[in-house]
Amino acid sequence: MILPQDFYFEDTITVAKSLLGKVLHIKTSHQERKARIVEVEAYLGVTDPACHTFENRKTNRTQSMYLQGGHSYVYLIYGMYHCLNFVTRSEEHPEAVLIRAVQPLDAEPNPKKKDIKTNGPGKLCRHYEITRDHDGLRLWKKSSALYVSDDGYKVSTKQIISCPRIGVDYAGEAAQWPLRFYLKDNLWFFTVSGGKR
DNA sequence: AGTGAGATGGCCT
DNA sequence: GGCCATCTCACTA
Repeated sequence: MILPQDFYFEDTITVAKSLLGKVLHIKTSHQERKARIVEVEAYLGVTDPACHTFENRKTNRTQSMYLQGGHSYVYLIYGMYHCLNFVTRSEEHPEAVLIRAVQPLDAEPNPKKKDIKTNGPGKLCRHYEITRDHDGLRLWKKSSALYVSDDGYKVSTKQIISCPRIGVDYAGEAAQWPLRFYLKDNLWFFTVSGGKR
């Protein structure tokens, strides 16, 4: 079942946790691919120094953050990588969930080998060729190039691990907020090049 | 094993 | 000019 738009209207931490185990559909010109979401981070908008919309900052890049919940937000980082986010809440609350890792559900590589390509926000976008073209899409519409469904996969709260977010040391105290969530024991994000997380 | 640097463009004072 | 919600490769040992 495709997730309805109001799924994304809840508070961002709730949405972030609820997204774990859901299925991301990526349509390319030739095929549709599926992947289970296994790692996310919450970005809490105007009061979160790590968030692009901190203090209501508005730029060309962040326009999609100010759309209603349920839209995609894709931005370029470090000049060469894209990151995929799902916008949450309402236009007045520009918050989002960063998709950090997914488990491919089609033609899978072996997670124990070194060919994992979807265990990082930049890597998964490169693997699925997600770019700025995928910014501002309506994730609750099956006609979109990106949409999200629930295939019945169950996740209990005990399986969800919380810890500080990655790569936001500049954000002072907010760098310690436990806004990163991932599925315990899932093999698909745990090996990252350069070491374990 | 762990560390460090480079790639590269948009956004920010 | 400096920093960044990243990743890879080339060192060290």
